[in-house]
Amino acid sequence: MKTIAMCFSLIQVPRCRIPLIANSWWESLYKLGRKGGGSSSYGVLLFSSNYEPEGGLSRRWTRRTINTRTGGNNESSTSNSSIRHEIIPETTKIQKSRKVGIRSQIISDSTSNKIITYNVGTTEIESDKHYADLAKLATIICFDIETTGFGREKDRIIEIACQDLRGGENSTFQTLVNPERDVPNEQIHGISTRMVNRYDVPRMKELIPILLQYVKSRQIPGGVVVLVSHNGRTFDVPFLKKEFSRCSYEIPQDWLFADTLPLARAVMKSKGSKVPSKISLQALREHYGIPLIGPAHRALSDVHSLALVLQRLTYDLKLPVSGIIQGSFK
DNA sequence: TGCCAGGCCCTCTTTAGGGCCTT
Repeated sequence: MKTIAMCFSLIQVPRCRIPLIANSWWESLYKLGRKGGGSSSYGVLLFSSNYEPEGGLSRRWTRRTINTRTGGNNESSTSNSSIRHEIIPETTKIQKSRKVGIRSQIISDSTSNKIITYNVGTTEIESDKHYADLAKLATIICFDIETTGFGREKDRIIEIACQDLRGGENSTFQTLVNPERDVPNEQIHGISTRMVNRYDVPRMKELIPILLQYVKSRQIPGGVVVLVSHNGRTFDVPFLKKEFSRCSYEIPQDWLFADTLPLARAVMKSKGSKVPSKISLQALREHYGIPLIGPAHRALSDVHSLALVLQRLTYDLKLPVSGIIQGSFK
């Protein structure tokens, strides 16, 4: 029934697209992991649900089937399944510092003797096991929004894109949004008033149920969803929350948010760069040599870049999924 | 008349200013 509902909704909203990215993203990671032949490769830590934070890791491969149907993970069909490969590094060791009220993580890399401290927010510290358990069932989704401006009160979302980093069929979601007002900043993203003020472009209140359905379809039952964005703490997330509130919806309790901006600061600091240095998404993309796919400042294009930037950042920081969750916020 | 986004981080340091990031 869920699948039917989802398809129906998407038919009603023709600007919504769920393109097929297949497993190209995962496959590239897999190749990198094999090419390196060493103890780690970027992205490996990020997706190692079997990662053991206290070290003592044995190198191993796991092979699992992932149901990638848009209709949800609860369904038994595996007709559109894909194979996922994971490799667990041996030489990375995570240590944690504990200060009341300060969430921080000291990450040491035994191969380079680098020590990086990653501080994010002030909240209650949970146990390592708690985060490790959450990581096992976590879904990481990169997302980006385009808006009519910076003001969450007066401006509106005009485009939203998401990408589930597990990849597979229906892993991405992108749509224009009808703001029911003029778009004054077309020069930034190329989205004009005429493009979005159309009857066949969904308004936010029509889109939210579809967005919720998309996220649910990617979510592992019982697991959390971590929505990652660049500068999300002060822009994307408050904007999204405001739009949900305006449409009388609430952000689901099992949604967490993570911001790549503090990760980028931590990486730059660890490399001796003066902080603040250039840590915009574009600067990070150029720093890591990531080619631009599609026009800049369009949501899906930026999400593709963000997904790759996130891989590099987590590799540089030796940050596993549990670390991302630890640095997340609600 | 002045403001018009807001949070984080750094510095010439600590209560303020400036720069960065997001569209």
